[in-house]
Amino acid sequence: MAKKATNSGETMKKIVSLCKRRGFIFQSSEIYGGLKSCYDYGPLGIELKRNVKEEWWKSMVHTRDDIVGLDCSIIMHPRVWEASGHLAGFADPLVDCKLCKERFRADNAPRVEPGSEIVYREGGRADGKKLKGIAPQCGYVCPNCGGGELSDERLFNLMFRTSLGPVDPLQEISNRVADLAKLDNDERRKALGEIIKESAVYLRPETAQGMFVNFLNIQQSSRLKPPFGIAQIGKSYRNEITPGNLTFRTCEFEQMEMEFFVKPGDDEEWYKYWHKERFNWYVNLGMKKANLRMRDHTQDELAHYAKACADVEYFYPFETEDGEGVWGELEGVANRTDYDLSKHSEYSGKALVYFDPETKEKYTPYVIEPAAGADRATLAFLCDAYEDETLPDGEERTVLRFHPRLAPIKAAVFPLVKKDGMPEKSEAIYRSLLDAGVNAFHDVAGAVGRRYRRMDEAGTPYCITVDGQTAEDGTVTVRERDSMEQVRVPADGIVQYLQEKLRS
RNA sequence: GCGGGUGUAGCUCAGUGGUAGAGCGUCAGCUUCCCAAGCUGAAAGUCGAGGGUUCGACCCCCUUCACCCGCUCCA
Repeated sequence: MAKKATNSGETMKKIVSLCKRRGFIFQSSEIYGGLKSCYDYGPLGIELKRNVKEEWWKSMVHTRDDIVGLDCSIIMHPRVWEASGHLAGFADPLVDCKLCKERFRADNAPRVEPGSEIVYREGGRADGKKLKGIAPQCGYVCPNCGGGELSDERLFNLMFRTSLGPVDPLQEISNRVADLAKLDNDERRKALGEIIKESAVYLRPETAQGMFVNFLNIQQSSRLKPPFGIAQIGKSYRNEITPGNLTFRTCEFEQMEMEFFVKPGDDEEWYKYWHKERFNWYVNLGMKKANLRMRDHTQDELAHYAKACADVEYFYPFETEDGEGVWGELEGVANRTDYDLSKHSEYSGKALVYFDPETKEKYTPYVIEPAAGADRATLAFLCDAYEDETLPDGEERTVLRFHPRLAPIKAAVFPLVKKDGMPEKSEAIYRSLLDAGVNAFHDVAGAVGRRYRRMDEAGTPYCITVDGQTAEDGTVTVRERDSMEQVRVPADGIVQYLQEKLRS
């Protein structure tokens, strides 16, 4: 990797501090001490995120004739999650090793005969002394150190559960608490499960299932035939075991997913297509190629439904032990085969198939899915844009070099000084930009240098300044963020000038 | 959830068992014809939260919350 003058953690701390200072990202409910894994986007953050989503939608839906949009409900029929496998797969019993503190999945642990002799490593170290012990009753040992001193199995429901309907299931539990008390543990758990299940619904852990269950609705109403896609942007929810790194892993997050339905046999070609397409999307929005890579999943990494999967990864400046930063996922491109449509056909009894009238063939389409994280992309664009720059004169400035289309504020307008009618003129230019739909900012306070630097920290690509010459020949200066150079442009052509810049 | 670290002004950080500090930033005024300039003034803090010890706690003890690192999971 490229050598870094400062270590990654320091950079990340500066970014977090700038996010707070300038209004990109705040911790949720901060005045109450914050809430784990929850963040709010401030005035600049929401503009950036909206632009990211807008660019995605443009590239996926508005510039193509083979993909249409969808916005489906976050709460869906619970059978959806039975069919998708989330209801079972999201409830893995986890166990902690009391010796080496390893946490592991009970169903993946090495099996042993209860009561038999086992050998384990002292303290969980590979070079630890070999010790002998007795296998525990649960029938498995710690996969790390081989020890048998384990915590109870604990169930982690990784989907957020709530109840649909006005009556709280706690009422029913409360009514039956005397009966429940008479049951043994397993029976009680089962009985409680039944009560909860009556009204249980889940916040979706991915938007994808909405596209699958609406496959027929959309295919028929839009008169599309494979290959075609359905795109959706929306919130999803997962009880992540370890959230962290600002908005990188949160329990509430926004996805930008597209399910592309193709004829079986064409799937590998389309997989390659989207592979390339999605990588280039980030590059075209100015992300540095050196900080991006495609990583194919190894065979054992693949989800049960996927035939192939590759991640678009970004080199985030998160704090790490070596201070270098770390590759983290931005987006996954997966070949989900016909798994999802088949499952929903099976569970719903509705045939989710496509009949090709020309060839008289009926088939269940394969699905290629580029699934991106809107918050992750936003964070990556933010990290990628961040720079502490030392200028030729030795001064330092902090600048966010956003692609102009992603920049929260497109242009700032200043009077050079607060007199001679300059503020009135700059105000007029500012209004004309707003009228033209260009998100602009007007600032008259303090010295102009300070205003330029403030806009550098906000990532504003252009600053327009009204000066003494404006009154003489009607021109203003346009100062470019990255080069800090200025050109003179006629004030009445400024809207068009910027619009052209923003289109490129 | 477990182990390690952290928490004082918007940001970065000092601080002492005896009534809370600095720099930067912010705001107002003056000045200023191009890159965080200068002068004057101002606002701003539940010292993460709750309890305990103490005559007295930001400081000592306990609990808790949040963040960062490691283990595990994922977009």
